[in-house]
Amino acid sequence: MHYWIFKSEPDEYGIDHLAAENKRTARWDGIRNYQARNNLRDHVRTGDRVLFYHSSCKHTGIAGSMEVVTAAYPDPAQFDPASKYYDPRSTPDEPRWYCVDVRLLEKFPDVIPTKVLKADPMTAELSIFKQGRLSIAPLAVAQWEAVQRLRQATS
DNA sequence: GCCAACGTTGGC
DNA sequence: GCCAACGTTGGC
Repeated sequence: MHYWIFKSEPDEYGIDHLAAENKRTARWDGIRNYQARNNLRDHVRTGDRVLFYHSSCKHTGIAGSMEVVTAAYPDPAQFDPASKYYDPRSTPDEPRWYCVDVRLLEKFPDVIPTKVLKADPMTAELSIFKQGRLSIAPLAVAQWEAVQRLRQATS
């Protein structure tokens, strides 16, 4: 099993949106960054655990955890001209962008703030802090465990 | 809303 | 294939 951190802007799609979905499951789509795409397509597997990070909002930080419930498959939005994620250069034969389905495991009692994450030596090394645009990033087991500790500390 | 960082594009 | 310009992201 692998661990990941996925970023989303909660004004667009936050943990409460996922919590409200049927079976608390939804498609994680709209990934339009090549490195994130490579992670998703080549390395994210069913059963992997994921932290849900809220970015670009008032209270940035880790809002909860999720489980990956499908293998990567072509993101349908890339073929839909009405979608903001439409990519005219992508074809069904050679899809450029991928997505997975995720299920909410737990919404944390409180979002673990970015400030707290950066203050902890383990989570300060999170790749999202070093590489701003990486919306799908790997997580070390020790980082996952550190977040579980911080989750206790802030609740 | 500002600004720094960085990924992507496009001309050469 | 380089690199400058541009656009977007994201924390503050």
